[in-house]
Amino acid sequence: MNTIAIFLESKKVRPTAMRLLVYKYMAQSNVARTLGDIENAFAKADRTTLYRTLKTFEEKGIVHQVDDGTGTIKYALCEAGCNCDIGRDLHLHFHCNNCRETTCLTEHKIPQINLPDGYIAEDMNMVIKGICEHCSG
Amino acid sequence: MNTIAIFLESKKVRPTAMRLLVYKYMAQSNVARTLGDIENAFAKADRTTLYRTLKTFEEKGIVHQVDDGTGTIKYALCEAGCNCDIGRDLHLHFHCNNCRETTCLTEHKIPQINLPDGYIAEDMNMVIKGICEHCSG
DNA sequence: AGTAATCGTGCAATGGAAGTGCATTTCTTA
DNA sequence: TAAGAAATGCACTTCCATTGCACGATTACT
Repeated sequence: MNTIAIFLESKKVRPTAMRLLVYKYMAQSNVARTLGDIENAFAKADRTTLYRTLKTFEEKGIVHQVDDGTGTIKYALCEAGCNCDIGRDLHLHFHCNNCRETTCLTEHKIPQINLPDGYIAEDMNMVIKGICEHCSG
Repeated sequence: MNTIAIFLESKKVRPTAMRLLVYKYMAQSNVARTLGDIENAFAKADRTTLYRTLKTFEEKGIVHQVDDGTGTIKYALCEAGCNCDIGRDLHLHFHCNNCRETTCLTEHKIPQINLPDGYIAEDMNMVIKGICEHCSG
């Protein structure tokens, strides 16, 4: 039993072959991935399985959704100290207008905002678009 | 010729009947609207026409898109001092988890962020989700 | 005024992605 | 090993954005 399997079990997710592969793929990507990306990476697997795998991972705090404004949902692994499982990890996301990849800037938290009276914040999302470090070089 | 028509012309948009109606509808809404909303408001008009009307308005800096994370694009009128036409009006958007409406908080600008080396910001989007002033009352 | 060219509108159809229902296979556990 | 639960695969459906094409309206030009 490898490290990933142990990790998945610690998150109460049964480490099936498919799930191990998906997790490994996500870990190798340093950018957020769409369902389509993953589908292409595993041509043999069914889209629904991958879809539900991601849903499961999301519920168990293994990945979080990234909405970068492109219209398609992306997923990225949660980091060690990430609070996604309680729906409150407010780090930034960066979307590159050149390579179209989206990266988590985990060390950059969303700044505090003072809302007008009567508004109660429960969650927030912030995406910066521009040129990433690879494309600006 | 009414005020709206004059305004549209100043933006180099021909003030057709349809466009006047759409503009009026948007002006009466104090929240961002989806294409579907507008379609329902004008049952007689074709979806495509409304779609292209909004695209035109957007190009000419009359409305801006709002991506509030619900998955469907919304539109809101640009304000007088809004810099949407140059793609750089960085105000906040607030999405109410109760009434599901999205509001522009035009007076609240997105705070400055210091990105890591190599990253160049060109645009950004920030959405706060929670309870709006009407629903929290 | 008349004609060409441009713009706006409506209809039909496409396409991408999310999501669901159900049957089948695989795994766990008693 | 048998029963039940979980995971997987297949076939659909739905929703929304978007496009191609044809027709009608408006403008520009002579």
